Amino acid sequence: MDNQQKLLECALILFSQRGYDAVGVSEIVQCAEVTKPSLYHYFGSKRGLLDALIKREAAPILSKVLTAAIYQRDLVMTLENIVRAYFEIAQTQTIFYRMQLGMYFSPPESEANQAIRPFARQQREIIEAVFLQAAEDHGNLRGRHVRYAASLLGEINALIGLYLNQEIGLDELLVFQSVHQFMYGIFS
Amino acid sequence: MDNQQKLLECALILFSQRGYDAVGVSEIVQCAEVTKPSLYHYFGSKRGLLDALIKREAAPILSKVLTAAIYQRDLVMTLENIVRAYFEIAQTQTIFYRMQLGMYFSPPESEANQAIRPFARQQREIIEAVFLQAAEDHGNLRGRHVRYAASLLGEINALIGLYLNQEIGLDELLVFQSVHQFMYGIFS
DNA sequence: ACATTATTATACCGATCGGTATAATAATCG
DNA sequence: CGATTATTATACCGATCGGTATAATAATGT
Repeated sequence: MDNQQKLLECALILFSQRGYDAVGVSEIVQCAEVTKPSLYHYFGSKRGLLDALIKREAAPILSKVLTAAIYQRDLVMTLENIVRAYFEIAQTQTIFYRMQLGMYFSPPESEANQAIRPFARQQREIIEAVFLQAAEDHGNLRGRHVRYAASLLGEINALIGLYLNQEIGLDELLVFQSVHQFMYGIFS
Repeated sequence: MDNQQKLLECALILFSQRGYDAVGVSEIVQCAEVTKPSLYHYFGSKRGLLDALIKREAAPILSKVLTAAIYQRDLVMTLENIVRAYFEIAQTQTIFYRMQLGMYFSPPESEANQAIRPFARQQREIIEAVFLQAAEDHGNLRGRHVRYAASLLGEINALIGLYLNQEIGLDELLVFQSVHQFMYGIFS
């Protein structure tokens, strides 16, 4: 593994453990067994390192969510695909998911939040698009896509939060249960 | 306003704006127009200041939620009371709610998360107790109180998140809608 | 009025912060 | 080979980090 990847890997672990602000550059280079000038040669700044990390990790996530969120006139199935995709992402990219969650809820003026915001916005837009398309089939959904997208993501992240605290597992039954619970409120 | 309260007020604003780690002690005392020894006289440490702040702000919140979460064999009404209480809290203690939310999703090894965890646990236990009591009336809820409490809080925080980003308002209609949506999934 | 306590001002601590200038080394290419 | 480029090591920058020792002042109780 080359130094560039080692730096990204160490940054990922440290940021997810203690947060972007609390981790110093010296600590990162020490973990990666490189020197500071190397880090600044590759990434330009601490923030540049964070951006590169997000770019690397976010790409496969967006790809998976995008695939899962293809709406084919079956909202239940689509939502199940989305929830399943998120569960898989949380299980395969656990560390990054924890980091991303923390940065999303960081204060809006913090560097961490500013760095993660474009990624979060893309996720939201994907989910919102599903509800917008579904509203063409189900008129009573109209005008609520923002709320529903936020609500679904809130539900997903609440469950993943429990998973991260090792209180539950993320299995197919839970995919069904959570979507089922979500749907009934929408149509009534 | 005495210096102690001024320090707490400044810490609240600064922490909620940029996060606990990113704000320095010097910045806080400068905002409060006091000196560092005063801060350390009152609170002992930066962490002590944070703990005092949480203690001060959390007390009325827990009191309100506790009152709202009194279960009287009507789950819909109780959940509406809880959601309404949270909406009111988010509107009257907006800054603290934002801060608390950020700290809750901070990494588990960060100081901020460790400071907020007891408060978050108390909230969870209050909600879980409601579902535990309700399970005596509705047998099909049994054994799912942890998941339902997390799910409801996830829903509430998703909506408050939208409110904090000025995308929606928190009104009585939304109280009804979100609880209604939540309930249907539970009973089916 | 006096002793005691609570509070604050001045000045400072070592450590760490993010970041860089200089130059030596490794790798690549004609 | 020699020349060029990419990468790294050494050493350092000013600024800020959380925290404190000392002592002067303000408030308080008797």
